[in-house]
Amino acid sequence: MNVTGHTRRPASIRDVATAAGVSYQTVSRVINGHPSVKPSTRDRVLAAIDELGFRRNATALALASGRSRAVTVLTANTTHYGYASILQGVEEAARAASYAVGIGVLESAEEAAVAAQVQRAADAGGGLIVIAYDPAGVRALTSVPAELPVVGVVETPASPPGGDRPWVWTDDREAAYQVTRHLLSLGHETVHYVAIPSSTRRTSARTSGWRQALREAGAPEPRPVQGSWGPAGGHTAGRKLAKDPAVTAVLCGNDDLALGVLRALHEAGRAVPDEVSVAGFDDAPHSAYLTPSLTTVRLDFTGLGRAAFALLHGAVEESAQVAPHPVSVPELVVRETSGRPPR
Amino acid sequence: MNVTGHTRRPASIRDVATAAGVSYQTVSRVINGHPSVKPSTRDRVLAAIDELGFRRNATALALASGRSRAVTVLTANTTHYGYASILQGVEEAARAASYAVGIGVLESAEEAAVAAQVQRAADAGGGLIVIAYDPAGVRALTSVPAELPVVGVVETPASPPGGDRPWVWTDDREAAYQVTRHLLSLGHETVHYVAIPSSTRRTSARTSGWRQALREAGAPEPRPVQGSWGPAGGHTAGRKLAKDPAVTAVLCGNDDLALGVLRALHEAGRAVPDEVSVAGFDDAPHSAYLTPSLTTVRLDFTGLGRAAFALLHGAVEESAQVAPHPVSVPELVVRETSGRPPR
DNA sequence: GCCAGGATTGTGACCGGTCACATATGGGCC
DNA sequence: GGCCCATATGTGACCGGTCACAATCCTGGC
Repeated sequence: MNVTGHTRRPASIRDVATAAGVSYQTVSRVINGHPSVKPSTRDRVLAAIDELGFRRNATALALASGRSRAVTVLTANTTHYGYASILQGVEEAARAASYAVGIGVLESAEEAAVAAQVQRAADAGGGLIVIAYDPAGVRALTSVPAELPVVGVVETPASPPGGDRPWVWTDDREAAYQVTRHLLSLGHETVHYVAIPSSTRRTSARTSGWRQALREAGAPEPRPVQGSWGPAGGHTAGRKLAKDPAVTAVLCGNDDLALGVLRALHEAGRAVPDEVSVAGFDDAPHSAYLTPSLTTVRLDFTGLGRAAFALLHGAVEESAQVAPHPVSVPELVVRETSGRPPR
Repeated sequence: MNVTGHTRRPASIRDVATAAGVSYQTVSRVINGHPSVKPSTRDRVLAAIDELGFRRNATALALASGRSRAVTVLTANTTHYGYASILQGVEEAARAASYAVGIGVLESAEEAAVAAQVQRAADAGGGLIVIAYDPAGVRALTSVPAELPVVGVVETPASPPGGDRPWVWTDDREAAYQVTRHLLSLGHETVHYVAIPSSTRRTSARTSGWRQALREAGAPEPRPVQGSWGPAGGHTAGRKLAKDPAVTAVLCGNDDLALGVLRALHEAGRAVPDEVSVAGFDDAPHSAYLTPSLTTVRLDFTGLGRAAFALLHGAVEESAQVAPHPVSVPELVVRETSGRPPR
């Protein structure tokens, strides 16, 4: 077919209808699996569909029906491992449900810029998934108009931003608690913490898990060092910590931060793990191959993305399997950067 | 307005029209900046638009006009630094042009799966940007139907896949050439190469740049070691190379691979850079903070993404600034993993 | 004062689907 | 045989815009 090579505009249901000798409505019934269509008619229509290479026009479908089978993921960044993994998880689940996935980057946390991005996402139609681990994301989540279906990916379910919106989360608090306990159990007097930028003004889930572990152990609670997201921030923070001989264990808000800290310790001549132990957060793919390899906690980001989509999907379609998402248990991964403190 | 709190369906141009006392067509003219509208009328319409909070429905626009102001990026993975950066670049440029960005992950390189993803992307409407650095991407690029506007992001412009489709590229060949020369200039007899999975059956641009440098220097040309994308592949490859005492310099197809190689060398007790020099490719953000820090070449992936979008944009809209994209010059970044060979 | 012609504005059809309702068709049952 | 109802199919309007064309207004030139 189309032997002429002419770019023919794609077949519509009316084309299929004429080809099959039925009305366009019948074709619509067939493609929607409506029960009351005579088998012989259905076959004729299906044959025509196949013959003409008909595909249902997603745009027209969205316009006419109002639902758009699309999700937009709003994120502050696409290159961070955790964010990118969440995105990948969303895409995976969306693909399985034949939803389209859009993406919007929140380049700045500034009010107007965020609002503009939310608007754009809303224009695209469909639901929204907002990664709200950082100020930009949180602001985006809170500024989503009420009538838009949205799911937040947040770090803590305790009073999550965005009010009573549905959300998914990894148990960051528990994860931080576990790593901190691990370090303490090795004999460290206390554990210092290099934080990622907090998503809210209040303390983050990671910070609070860390603090809880210290408190339970009766360990002193040093003030968290503020880091950024990348290794550069970790490096700066690490330089400060390296100067203090009392520091023997450092927990970092993510693996990139930990990398920077490791580098700073190395530059200061402090051996890891013999003098100082370091632990990260997230278990990025490269962490296992560092020298020394990084002790960290693994979080199931892809699963988180899938869960976020499932929740949104359930909220948008009636065939809702709205089972609250099973929070995956963070897994402590002990490697070479953690050890007993020097005596 | 909307004081009742009722979720009112968004205003359409006909709502605006009645509010302003004009016809819907006049409203359409105003929002499209058509010249022949009396200023006083225009003001009235703009006021009504503002009052009702009117936003042009993107779906209806796409259906009626045929053009959809959307791009879909097809990629094998969202978590690799290079890919994620390209995506980020595309999004940035698309946002500036108020285009929506969609994403499709090519989970498998298998024919049917790839075809399905291309179909889905086509259904979304708008253009396509295919990251064709790997087999899945290349297959996707070649299977895009001719009538769909598409831009390939490829590693080499010499007989790129996808026929005469427009493409953008980083000069991988030149980059590989530079790093290899750098290593040779330090005195290494030759440079071994751990390759990323090649995108085509023929040798990749990186491989050929490496080979050219060796040839020009009259150095022996060892057979490239096949790696994967991640550090695990580099680790396997590195273990093999570590056993051969003749190996004093290793170039890796990307920074993750290099990380794996570094780890393997460490485990085998071979010092870097004193016994073996290692260089990577891409300059991922963490590479500068490794210990020892990684010598690599920086490629402008974000710029590449922006260029890809610009090209597509130019192809789709008449207001075309189709200037062929200025290939950014790869930048050699010499750090600690490269040094003179042992004597 | 009349008319040509550009500036403004309006009307109807259409993009490709869905939805609500009307209209055949075919059995089963009294 | 007639009636009722479930099954099968068709018709018209609509989603919210655009496009092509028609209609009206206004102004200057003769």
